[in-house]
Amino acid sequence: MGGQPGFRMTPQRQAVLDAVRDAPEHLTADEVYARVRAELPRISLGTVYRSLEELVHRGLIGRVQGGGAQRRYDRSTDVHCHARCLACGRVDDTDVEGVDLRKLVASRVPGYRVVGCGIELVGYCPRCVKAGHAEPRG
Amino acid sequence: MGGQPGFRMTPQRQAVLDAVRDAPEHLTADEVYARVRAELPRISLGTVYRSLEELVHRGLIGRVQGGGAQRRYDRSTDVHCHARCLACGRVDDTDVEGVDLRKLVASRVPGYRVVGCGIELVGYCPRCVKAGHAEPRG
DNA sequence: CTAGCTGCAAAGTGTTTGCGGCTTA
DNA sequence: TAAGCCGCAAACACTTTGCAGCTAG
Repeated sequence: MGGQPGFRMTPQRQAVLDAVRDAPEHLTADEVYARVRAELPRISLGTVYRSLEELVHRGLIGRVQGGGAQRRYDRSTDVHCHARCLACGRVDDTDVEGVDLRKLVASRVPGYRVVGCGIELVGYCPRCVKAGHAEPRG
Repeated sequence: MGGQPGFRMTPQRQAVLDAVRDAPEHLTADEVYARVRAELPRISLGTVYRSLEELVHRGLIGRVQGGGAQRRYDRSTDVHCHARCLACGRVDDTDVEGVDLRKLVASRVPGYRVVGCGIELVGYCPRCVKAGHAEPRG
C-alpha cells in the first residue's frame, strides 16, 4: 500500500478520488470538479483533469469506454457493462445476461493484441423516460 | 427506396456516403473530408459533418459507439463488434465468439429503455504491434 | 534543496452553427 | 419562387499544456 516513488496523494487528488468513488453513476470531469469544489473551492479544472488521468494511470479508478461525447470516470477498474442514456448522457453500471465477460476480454481479433473490452447498452434512463425525453436530443 | 421529402442526395452527400462505404475501416470526419476532397476540392469540413449526421439520421450509415476521442462512421448499420487500436485510434469490425448479439440488443436494464448496444475490444492493431507501438500513447 | 504539485490562463482539438448566396424541384 | 443546401468563418465544448510559485520529503 506504500504507493509508488514520486507520487503524492495530495488533498486535491484524494478529493477527486473520493468524488469518483462516492458517486453512484459515472462522472465527467466537470461533475467531479463541481463536487470537489465544495471541499476545495480553489481547485482548478486543470488539476481535476490531471488528477483523474493520474489516478487512472495508477489503477485507482477506471475510465469509461463508452461513446458519449465526454469522458467519464469509474470507481471500478474491473470489466463490467455500462448503460448510457442518449438523452442526458448519464452512465450506469449494469449486468448483461448470457455474456461471459472473462471470455470476452480473452477474445482474439486477428492480428490485434487485445488488452480490454467494453460493452455498452444505449437507451434512455429511468428519469428521462419518465420525463418524456425518450427521443434523441430533443 | 424513393427517399424522403425534402432530402436531396447532392454530389457532396453522395461523395461522403461513398467514402464511408468504400473504407475498409471506420473513418473520422477528418478522414472522410480528406478522401472527399480528392473528388470535390471545394467541399467544406462543415458540410462533411452535416452530411455525416444527415446520413446517420436517414439510416444510410452508422455511427461507431466506441470510446475514442473522435467520432467514427460505419458503412454498416447492423449491430456488430469493433476492435479499436489504442495507439493509432483505428477501428475495425470484428467478431466475438460466444456472444449472441441479438440477445445482447434485447438486454434489459432496470428502468431503462434500451435501443442499441456496442461491444468494443481495445488493444493494438497489427500495424502498430509490428511497429512496436504497442504501448499506450508513447 | 528539489522533485512534484497547484492555480491560472492560453492553446488545442474536434464539432456545431449563423449567414449570405446558390441550386434545384 | 421557395425549400434546401453549400462554403466560409466564427463560435463552442471539452481537454491539454506552459509557467511561475508553493510544498512536502
